[in-house]
Amino acid sequence: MTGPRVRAAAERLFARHGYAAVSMRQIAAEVGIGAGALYHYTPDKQALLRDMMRSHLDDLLSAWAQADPGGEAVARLDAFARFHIRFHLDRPDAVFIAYMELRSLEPETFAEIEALRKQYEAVPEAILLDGLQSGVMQVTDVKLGSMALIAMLTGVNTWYRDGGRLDRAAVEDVYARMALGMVGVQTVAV
Amino acid sequence: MTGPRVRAAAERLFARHGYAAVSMRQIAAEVGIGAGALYHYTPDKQALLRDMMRSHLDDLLSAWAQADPGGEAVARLDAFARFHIRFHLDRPDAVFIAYMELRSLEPETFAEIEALRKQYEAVPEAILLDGLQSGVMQVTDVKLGSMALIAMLTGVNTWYRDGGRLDRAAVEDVYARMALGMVGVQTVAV
DNA sequence: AATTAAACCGAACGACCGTTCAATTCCAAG
DNA sequence: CTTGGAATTGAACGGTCGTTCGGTTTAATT
Repeated sequence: MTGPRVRAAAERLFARHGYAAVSMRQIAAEVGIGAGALYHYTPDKQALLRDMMRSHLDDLLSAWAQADPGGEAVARLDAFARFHIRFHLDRPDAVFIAYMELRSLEPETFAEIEALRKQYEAVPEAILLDGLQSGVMQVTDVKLGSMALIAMLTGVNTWYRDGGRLDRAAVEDVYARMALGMVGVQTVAV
Repeated sequence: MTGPRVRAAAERLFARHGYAAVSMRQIAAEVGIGAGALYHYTPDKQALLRDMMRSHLDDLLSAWAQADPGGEAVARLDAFARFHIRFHLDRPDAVFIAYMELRSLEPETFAEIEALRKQYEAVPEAILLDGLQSGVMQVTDVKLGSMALIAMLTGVNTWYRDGGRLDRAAVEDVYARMALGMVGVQTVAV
């Protein structure tokens, strides 16, 4: 029971202040135990970061595997854009950490996490390649298109707040349309 | 002469390891002086961060003021996309810090930096609004379009490396085309 | 009620933190 | 050659860091 609370506290604090700026004593205080007791739940501070990054990316990949509708490229890109926004808005802390703390990882852990990230980047690449080959999309470069798409979608996390001018569904709509336009698919005005 | 070297070393180290993870002694070692001597060039560590953020955003705003071609919305958006990529690829460290270390700023400094960032976000907003009103662009939401555009363009910094598959000019071309497509402007295939 | 293993405390370790400051070195102006 | 101010050193300050560990509490099982 304490284990998950330790991980949750670490995630919240790492996201808020950064890995290097958070002390084990702060994490322990958040959980309500002494700093020494943390070491029943993690071998060290680095493992806390490693495990939360790994499980975040594992979750991401398996969630898409389940959400992927397959089929035609345009519909699939639409689904991907909406999935990406939804998944990322649901876990802003984990997303922030996965982006910002890559540099806090030791080399071999970094390589492992990087491989998972590349695996995810392959998802829009495959969709764009399909759309290009079937002639429904016009994109100059599949790799760059994928990177641009992911950056655009992940960017939602930097400004979206619940209770703002637009709700999640509206944001999904707007972004899905821009994502399609980006690769040359024109949609009807809304 | 030492002053600029201190700022340069701090910028490089902050970008590489993060503000919190870099010690004054590391900065001093990089410059080749003792840690105490740093305090002839900055009142404290926080001022190093504040000054580099402020001057980065000042540079960004005045560089665009000079690069802005004005005139018609489509050409102006094309110019903005190319300008943004070029400016950001030229100073990857400063860009990284400006994005990642907002949370390391004290509240009043944060507010000041945030205001400069908002000023820059107003640039694509104005272009999109013009394009929308003159009927050459179709974008569902000007604010979201601006955020998506900036996120997409800034994303280049996360993967671009000199000597890679595409040079800067080619990247500019691809991204300018995607930026226009995103807001409903179709361009000829390349 | 006795046993046991896990959970936890709290003090301690050596290392490093940002910052200060008296003392020293450096170097250009007179 | 002297002088004066800027540049720099290096030790020291009080604190905090991640981690360890002997001892104590807790709670479930026999």
